[in-house]
Amino acid sequence: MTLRIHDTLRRKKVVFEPLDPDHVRFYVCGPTVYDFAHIGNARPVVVFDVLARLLRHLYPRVTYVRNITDVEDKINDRAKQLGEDIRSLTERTARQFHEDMAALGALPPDIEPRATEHITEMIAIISALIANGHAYEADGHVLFDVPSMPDYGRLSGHSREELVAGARVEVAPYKQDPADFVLWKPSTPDLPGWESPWGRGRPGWHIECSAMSIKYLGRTFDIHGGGQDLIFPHHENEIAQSRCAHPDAGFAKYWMHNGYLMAEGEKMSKSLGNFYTVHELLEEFPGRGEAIRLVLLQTHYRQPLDFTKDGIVQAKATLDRFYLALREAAGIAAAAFEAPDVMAALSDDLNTPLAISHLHEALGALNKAATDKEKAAAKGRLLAGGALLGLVQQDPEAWLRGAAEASDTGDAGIESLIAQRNEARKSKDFETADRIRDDLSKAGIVLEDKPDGTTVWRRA
RNA sequence: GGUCCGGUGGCAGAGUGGUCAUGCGGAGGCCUGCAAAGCCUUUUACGUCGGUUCGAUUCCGGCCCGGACCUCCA
Repeated sequence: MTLRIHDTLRRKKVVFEPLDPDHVRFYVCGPTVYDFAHIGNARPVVVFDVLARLLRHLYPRVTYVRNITDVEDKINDRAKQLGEDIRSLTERTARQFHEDMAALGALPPDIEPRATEHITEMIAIISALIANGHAYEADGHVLFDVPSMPDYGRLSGHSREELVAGARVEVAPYKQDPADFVLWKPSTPDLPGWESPWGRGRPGWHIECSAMSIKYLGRTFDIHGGGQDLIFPHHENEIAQSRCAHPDAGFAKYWMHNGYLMAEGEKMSKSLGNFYTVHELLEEFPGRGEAIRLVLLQTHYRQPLDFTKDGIVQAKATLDRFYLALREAAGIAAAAFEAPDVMAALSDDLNTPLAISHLHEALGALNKAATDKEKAAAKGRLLAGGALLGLVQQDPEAWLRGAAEASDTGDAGIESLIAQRNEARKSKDFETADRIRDDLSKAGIVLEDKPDGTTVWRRA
């Protein structure tokens, strides 16, 4: 099946042709670990998780690298503010990130390198840039010489002149050109630093991704992804550094970027207080990470997405329908199925909303299936399509029962009340039966009487 | 100022030059002791003004509205 992806560099959908059809390599910019991941950090993780799943179906071998940036001035500032050791802050934040992303059903990348473990590689690239005449040392800093690269700005579509003209930030006096950016900067004794040919210092923002992508994927690899906000300056500068250090190589062949996120109809911002972290959403919706994942995949990855809590509630209800049908079919073995419809949707630039509509079609087929054979086929179709999206793979009973909340009586208490109610139903005491059901309903428990006299339940 | 993206039915959200998105919600029905779930039927769209065309929501242009980026926010 032909995979088409939108390439930021060419600004259109193109056919994906791997450099090596036996081994696809891609890199996604990971988090800078100084704070909880917010929902905007989660979008690229979930989107590129789907890409990884798809690529693994299409190609024999895939290497997916996502870094952790654990040296950065925001980390230093946060550590100082908290009075916490830098290492402790980055470790703690990275661990939390892993937990949160796992809750969203994102599989870990194949390699997750850390910036602080690749200082040597960064220094090597910077040295090569100086040797090539693309970087210079000034006032303890090493800067990339932007005018030395004629096609700088291709990815973002900004010319150097535009960037200089639009600059909002004061230009540091040691820069030869206002567009030049820092590769290496000096560190004071209280800040993290490493010995280098230019004295004790620390890396600039962009160099770590160049160093780590090249180390694990080679000087030329297939796909580089990230959020749209990284196009400039981060990815633009990554390209500049990487290609000028290795003029013979191409760096990333395709660039993919996910769209922005809003929250509750407004631009996410800390001042508006609508900056949802994944952690707090999981606290409010315990065990419902998959609903958050569904919200993120219900909108095409390049479209702007307005993230709302109501959206999570809706997505949870949608997943209930899927798991309700799967619970009904629990005794039926799923037939092997390849989900060509979901595959086709995803192969067209990750059209996850269309793919999800095919999941709904499979759900309809499962609900309408009259025979076990039809049920097995529909269930197989649903699960196979869901696997590509990382959806509907949980145990239906576990999902539907959810996590017990403080307000309810717990699973055993619920079972006991249901038994009481069924006794009442048998003796036609519907008043008592309905009272028990109403009480449970108020506690968020929904009952469903089956034709054979049994009753199943779920947490709303 | 420059560059770029988007505006689809009550809501969410795909897609297409001329029969259907899909889901939620609403209405009616079947089923049920009543519900719940499921099934069936049904309801309403393509910002605006022009152009191209036999025909445009889909292509082109203007305008309006919203958003993003222009040196370190995914």
